[in-house]
Amino acid sequence: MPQEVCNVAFDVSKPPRPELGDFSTNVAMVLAKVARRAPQAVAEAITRHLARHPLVERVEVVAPGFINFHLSPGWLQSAVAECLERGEAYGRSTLGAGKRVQVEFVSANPVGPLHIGNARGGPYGDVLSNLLEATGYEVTREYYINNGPENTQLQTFGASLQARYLQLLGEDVPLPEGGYQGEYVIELAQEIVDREGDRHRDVPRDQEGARTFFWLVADRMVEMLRKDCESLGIHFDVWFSEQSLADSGAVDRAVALLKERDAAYEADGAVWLRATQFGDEEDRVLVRSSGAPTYIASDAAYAVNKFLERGFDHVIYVWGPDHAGYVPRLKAAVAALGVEPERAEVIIYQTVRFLRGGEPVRLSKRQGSIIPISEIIEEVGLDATRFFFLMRSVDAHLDFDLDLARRRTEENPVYYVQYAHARIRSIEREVAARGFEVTQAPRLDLLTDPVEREVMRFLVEYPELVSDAARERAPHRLTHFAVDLARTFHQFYDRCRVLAPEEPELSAARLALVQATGQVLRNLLGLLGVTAPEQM
RNA sequence: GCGCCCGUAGCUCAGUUGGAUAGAGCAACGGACUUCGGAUCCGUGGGUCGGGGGUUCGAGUCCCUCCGGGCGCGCCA
Repeated sequence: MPQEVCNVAFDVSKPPRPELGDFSTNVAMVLAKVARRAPQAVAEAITRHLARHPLVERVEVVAPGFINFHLSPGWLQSAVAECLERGEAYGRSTLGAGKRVQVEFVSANPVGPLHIGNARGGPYGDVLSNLLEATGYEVTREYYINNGPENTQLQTFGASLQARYLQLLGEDVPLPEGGYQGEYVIELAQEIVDREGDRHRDVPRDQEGARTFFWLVADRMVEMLRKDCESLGIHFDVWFSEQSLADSGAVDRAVALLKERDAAYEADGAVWLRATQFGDEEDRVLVRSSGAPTYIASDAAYAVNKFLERGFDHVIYVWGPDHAGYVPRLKAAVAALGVEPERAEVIIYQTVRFLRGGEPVRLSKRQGSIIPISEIIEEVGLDATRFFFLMRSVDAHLDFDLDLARRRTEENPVYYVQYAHARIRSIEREVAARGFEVTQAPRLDLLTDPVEREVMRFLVEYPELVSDAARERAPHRLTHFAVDLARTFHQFYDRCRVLAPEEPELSAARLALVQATGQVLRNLLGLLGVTAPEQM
């Protein structure tokens, strides 16, 4: 929580150890420089002038100059009450003030199923969207279908499909150089044979022909990707076709607009974007001398669509690491259109490394050694798959150990968290079974055990976690918080008997704490798109 | 060669934007229920935060430099 006083930045944070209080500030140490006095003396002076607040039990100055606040138990107790009162809404906020944000993610080329190499952006983009919605933004989840006329991967894929098709018709045709070897290409070719027989036998085996073949299965490819995304628990609001930008003339209009703004010029028979004027290293070709637009021209047209036509306040692109070098170009294109470049935010996630038998598996779609995400989901379950993808910061590489993932019995953090929730449900069932009396207004002041206090701390912090994770674009903070909360709850369960007939008031108070914890776990798992099981 | 990301316990990773004694999970070893779920809990060992220099009250965090790994650098996407 950074603050500012006398032009000096200081912050308020949680001390590393409970005995140091509930909140701490370094303001005295920061001000010491300006005041030219010892930090400790400044801290003492500030402390003397602090107004008393009913929730602050006591204030301490600790070397080298921290001011630590110990809050009264009432503060923590109110969080339990608030959590129970707000239920599913606990943790949600209106910070986003209804601003419209578009999150474009996955957007894998429509040339095959979603696989472990390009799937990481899925859970990430989805949970980021959840976080933005939870903090009051209006979010559109969008998939950009890279089916544009110049996509060379489509050419290769189409040519591979054509070759498989002809092979099925009995012709001795080799796969093209670097062609797609995956089984699914043969299956797709078979579908064409089944549906339309040999009527495409004489399609010329050139670029045009490859494209023709791609379009025979284009809808099928999108359907395949949509199904894979749905099986990952991801639903897109919009599936946007790159080809539609070319068909509608939007690409030409975008190039014209850039020229009009003097952000593009002609040279060597091509049209260039003045990218260097907007922070890129060199100018970029928008339209080749052949007259064919490049990918950046489509992206400019798409940006016009996003910012100028649909009017999103903010747009987030979630890209794989191979696109890192493309960021300045996109930002330049956006700026060249007259849109504030900070409204276009690009998040690059790092690679996923596959381990089998402790050895990295090389992933190459072309060699057909892809591992479809559907296979992983089938083997380790949707919950574990999503949780696993979300445990690491997007900046960090992610290791996916196949052998570990295949073993259903293997300990997985997601089970640890889910078990905490199942345990809570079990306690609640026990309450019903025993006819335990539930008090309307539990005496929360009876929750004085340090571990009870710890659990309450988590409940208090949860709303701030959500807003922090949203602001930092850091879904992994949710998984870490979930594990930490689960651990603290298990400790509480171990040390504090919830249902103690001889102490009905304490039992009622602990039950309230249990219920509030269950609520936070459900809200947390809900944001992650992971189920909160009633029992396991 | 240039750009981006990474380097923290045996392994995989956090580290709240510069704070207090650097934390988890797995792995290893040793313990704990007559009652709410043992998929749990408690304890032990394990670190020159890749190396060096700098900035300051204070650096895993910021700057410089070197080393090591990943990715990218086309009128491809």
